[in-house]
Amino acid sequence: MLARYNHSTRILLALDCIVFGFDGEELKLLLIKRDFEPERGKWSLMGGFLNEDEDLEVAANRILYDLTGLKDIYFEEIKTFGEINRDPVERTVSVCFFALINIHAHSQDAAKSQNAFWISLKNRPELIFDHSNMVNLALERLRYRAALHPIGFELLPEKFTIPQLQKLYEAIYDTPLDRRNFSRKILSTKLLIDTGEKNENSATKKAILYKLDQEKYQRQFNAFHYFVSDFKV
Amino acid sequence: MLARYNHSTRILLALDCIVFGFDGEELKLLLIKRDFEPERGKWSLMGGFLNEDEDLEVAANRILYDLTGLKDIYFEEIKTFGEINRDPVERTVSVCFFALINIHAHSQDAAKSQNAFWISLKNRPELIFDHSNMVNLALERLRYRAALHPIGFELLPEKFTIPQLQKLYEAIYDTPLDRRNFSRKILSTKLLIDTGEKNENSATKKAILYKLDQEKYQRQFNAFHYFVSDFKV
DNA sequence: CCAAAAGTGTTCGTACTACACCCATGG
DNA sequence: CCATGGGTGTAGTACGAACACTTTTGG
Repeated sequence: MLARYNHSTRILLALDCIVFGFDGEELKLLLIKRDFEPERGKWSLMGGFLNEDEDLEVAANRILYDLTGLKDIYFEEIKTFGEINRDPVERTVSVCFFALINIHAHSQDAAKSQNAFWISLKNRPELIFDHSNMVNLALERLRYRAALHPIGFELLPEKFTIPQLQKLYEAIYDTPLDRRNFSRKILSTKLLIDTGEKNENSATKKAILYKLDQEKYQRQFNAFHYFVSDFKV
Repeated sequence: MLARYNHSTRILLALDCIVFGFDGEELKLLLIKRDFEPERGKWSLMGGFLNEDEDLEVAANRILYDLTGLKDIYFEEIKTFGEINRDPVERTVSVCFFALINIHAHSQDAAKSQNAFWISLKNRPELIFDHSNMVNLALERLRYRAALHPIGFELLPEKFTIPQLQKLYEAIYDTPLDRRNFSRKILSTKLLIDTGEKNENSATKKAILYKLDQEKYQRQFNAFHYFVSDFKV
């Protein structure tokens, strides 16, 4: 490629990623405590720059891998942030996306090497640049998508119980849900397979451990499911 | 801003726009017959490059204004396309969005100056680069969004009838809908105001002309409406 | 007065809501 | 044996789907 367009403006392109996790009680964000400039010591999202010889999607996977040690993470692009002064160092356009991971599966070492910590979404600190806006938008989008599509499972371990799933949805929407109706709604999707095992950690009645019917999950993913019907966007 | 990031790769950033219109019968795309290189003589989307001193959103509005002569057009970002070789001339990352306009309100002069034509969505030609992929994704997103939110109105004139709206939805989803149920569903949203006028163009019974309740439209926009319930994404 | 399009009604079934009851477990 | 949490059942309701009838209009 020797030819070039006759347009002078070439811009630094960044990617920023909101990583959601769920610890069984509340939603968490994987945030970076910056030990580098600019804004050393403050909190930020995990990000990086797009390389010359790199697909955008490959770059997103690279950044997620560096942060979590995981491959094949579920993620969705949210929006590209392109205000002139959003980055005080230099004009930077940032492609922003959110990722959902099983909080127990990620590599502690990878996170530690990035100086990353799980922070409660509700008590999150102010973030640098426009990163707080990105998180707000990501949460909005997560709520939107999780109301219609079975993406919540991405935040849980391979085997999980319906009460665990319900706690996740209650955390996402910050609202209590009816046990019986929730259970019926989830089971009616036929996306769950009874593993025959029970959750041995419980102190009372042990709940059934289910796993996702992966094939049906892939096939039905884009069908509307209405998991949270009284949810107003 | 004298400092710069220590990262060498700065990339040409483009914007590409899928403009949808509705002529009362079918969905149309506003496409460019290229009289410039590369790919002179072939069809493409309307696009442009992001300028140094320009917000991304401002650039999108600029491109839409150049093409249609309209301001305050409804548009949504779809995805940012960043494959290495998507543009044969030079590595270019493109922020892609779709816009909805009233096909009769746009400026013929503006379109003509861009060598733009309304092309039937169904019979659209092959487009350059990855523009056909962009159109496919835009249609998918339009269907997704229009099933849940009242964006369809953006394609109609200020005053319109319910049968017109139905034809629009039938065009979007390429499927017939029941008159009676559709009418009830639309009216139940309370988003329409009876103007008291009738559609004088009709050869038979004249339909009531409605207009959008703009205030309620803004307020309820993000609430789910389920306009097309049997729609599978 | 007739064909075509527009407005309104009715019935049926499904699915959601708001409830109550029973079972399993560990202390 | 009891407190806690998990699984299942049921009645009422609301909404969507599938249907028919009446009204308006121009030719």
